Amino acid sequence: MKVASVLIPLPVSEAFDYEVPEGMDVARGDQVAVPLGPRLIRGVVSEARETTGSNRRLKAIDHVLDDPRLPERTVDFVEWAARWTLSAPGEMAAAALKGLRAPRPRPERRVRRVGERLPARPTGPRTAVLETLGERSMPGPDLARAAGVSSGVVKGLLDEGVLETIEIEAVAAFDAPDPEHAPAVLNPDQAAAATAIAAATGKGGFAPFLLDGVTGSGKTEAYLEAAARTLKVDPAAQILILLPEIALTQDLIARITARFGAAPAEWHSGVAPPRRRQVWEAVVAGRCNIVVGARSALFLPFVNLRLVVVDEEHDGSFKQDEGLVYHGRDLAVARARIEGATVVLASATPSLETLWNAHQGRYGWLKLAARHGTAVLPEVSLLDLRACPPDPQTWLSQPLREAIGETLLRGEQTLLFLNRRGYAPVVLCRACGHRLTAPDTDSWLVEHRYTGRLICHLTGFTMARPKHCPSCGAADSLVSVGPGVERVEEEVRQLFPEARTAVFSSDTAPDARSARALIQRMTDGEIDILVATQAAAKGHNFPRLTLVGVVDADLGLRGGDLRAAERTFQLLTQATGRAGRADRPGRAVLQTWTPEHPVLMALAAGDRDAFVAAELAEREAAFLPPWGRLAAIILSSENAVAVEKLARELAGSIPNAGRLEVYGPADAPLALVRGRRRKRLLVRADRDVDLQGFLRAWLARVKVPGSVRLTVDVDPYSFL
DNA sequence: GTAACGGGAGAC
DNA sequence: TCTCCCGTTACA
Repeated sequence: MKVASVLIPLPVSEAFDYEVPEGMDVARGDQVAVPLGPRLIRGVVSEARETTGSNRRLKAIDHVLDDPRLPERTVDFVEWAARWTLSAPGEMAAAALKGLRAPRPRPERRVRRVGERLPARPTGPRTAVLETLGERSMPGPDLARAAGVSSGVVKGLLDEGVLETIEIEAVAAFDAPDPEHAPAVLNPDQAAAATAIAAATGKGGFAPFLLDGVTGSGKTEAYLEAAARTLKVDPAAQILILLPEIALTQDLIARITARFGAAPAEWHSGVAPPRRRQVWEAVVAGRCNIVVGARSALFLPFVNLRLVVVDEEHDGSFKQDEGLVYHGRDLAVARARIEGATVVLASATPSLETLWNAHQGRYGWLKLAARHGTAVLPEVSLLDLRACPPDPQTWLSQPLREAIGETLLRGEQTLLFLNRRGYAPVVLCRACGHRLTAPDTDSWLVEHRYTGRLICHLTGFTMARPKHCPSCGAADSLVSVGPGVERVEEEVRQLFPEARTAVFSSDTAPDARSARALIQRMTDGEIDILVATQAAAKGHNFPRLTLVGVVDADLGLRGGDLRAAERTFQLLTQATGRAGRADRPGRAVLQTWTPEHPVLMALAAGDRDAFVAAELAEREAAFLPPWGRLAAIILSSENAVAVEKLARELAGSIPNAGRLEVYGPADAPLALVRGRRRKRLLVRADRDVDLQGFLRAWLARVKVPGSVRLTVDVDPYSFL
């Protein structure tokens, strides 16, 4: 008897076996309809084999679906990713079938002539329509417009049978990119990087690279040139470029279109489902060479993937925290390994893990120096707030105020950086000390003055600012504590009433278009002082910007987060990198209460190597990544008792394993979200421990009740 | 995911 | 004792 293992889109830990009926031919990757309980569902064959002994009565595959077979290595990747992240293989497979959910785009309806037939009464408008149309076919409304008549004329001809409607299947055209279309002129560093990458894609086999260069050093041109050379050697090569955010795709698509004379395919959640289906089908048919997308594009069914680029590889947005929990950068490296492809991790501020891999020689290290004549790194100074504290209820110290004033006088721009949206991060009652939080949540309500509301940044809950304390009922007792960007702007307006100020955060620029508009105003010099969150920390060039003030450089250093120091360094490097991009020298002023912190000292010295060395030493002392590995188990439920019970059960049934510790259970940093109680256990293991194997053995020892959701996060990124 | 299952509470 | 509801469990 022939048996097939089928991955089904359910949270079950293994494939289900089905009998392959006589005369049916299935292979790994085939999409099949299989009975599950009383219904039929879509599955992917992971294995087909001949068996003799039947120890279990199996249902039979109903039929093989018409949709294309998933490429062998796509299935390899799906299975590997499921094992790595400890998620259900069938759910990973479902991620690779995302493009098939939508119907194909509707066929286009056009009209054309029926043979040589003429209208019974050839009026002027009717003749005009027939002459305009000729032998072609075109959409009816277009025809009426082109002929200068109303749509009624076309309809009349259709009714009479002189014209007929035909449907044309919309076959998405993915024009072949032309590597010679518009090559960029590269500097020696870029050329060397492109050559190294192209040599690897030409040779074949897994080859990882770190493309390391400050903003403005031309990383994009370098990897696009490598892509061009790859396509020159193999015109069927497929290239995947991953970006952390959808907002960045349009710019890159425009650049690729200009470079290759053909637009790449676009893949992310903002792309309409019918279009996604076209892209999916084109990718699996090998009709599409370049895909630009978000992390979910990793699951596309490539047939000849030669090059994967992860741009802004340090960006935390590559980590997916809900549903399937994975890090896009790590899976990109894995996909490249499985496909035998080259992977390029590009960043101006690479993650510590990636830098470490480059240091260890595991990744090729391609360094791009700043391009001639552009970026001049700003002079960075630490401003010790202990020596010059700001006045109460203000946030800018005297030296920073003076620096802003001088910059204004010179007609230059200032960027004040504070990674906190809204007006005040906390609202509390002076009478009873109560802190306002969102219902069923531990996170504080953030006051927003522009909208006049209190907002929970976690759940999106909003409410008007109450007159009375919701806890003790005291009137007018609520006070706003701490600064957000709106409050800093208020202070700036009071200090410099003549200056033109603006706030740049996800509130004032909620979408790509408004963000672009704000950036344009800044570029055009219509803004003197921009108060911004990290929304403005990347990828812009403001030629008149010469002062960057970091309002609270300590913000990222607190909180016991593993990557806090690293993130602060990256953020500050990017934010201070904004100053003095053109011919004017810039400077950056960092307000801090702890100027002796190694991260800030390294930043002030502009010394990334010093920072990396210091941070790696601290991590090594604690056996933390990249020296060790981490995994988090997060339990959540509306039933606090059930969470507590399972957490204790887990803590009591830790398998004996080598060099490894389990911390917790502790309240997850946000212990209460949307009414769900959250507990977390954290595993730290040495690099040589089989972390996934340990987790599997551990989780097999407990029974998770249906009321509790258990999420495993291998290599957790954020600790929230 | 969805349908069948089964335990508990109220109805007859 | 029956039935309805809802949470739980199995699905190959």
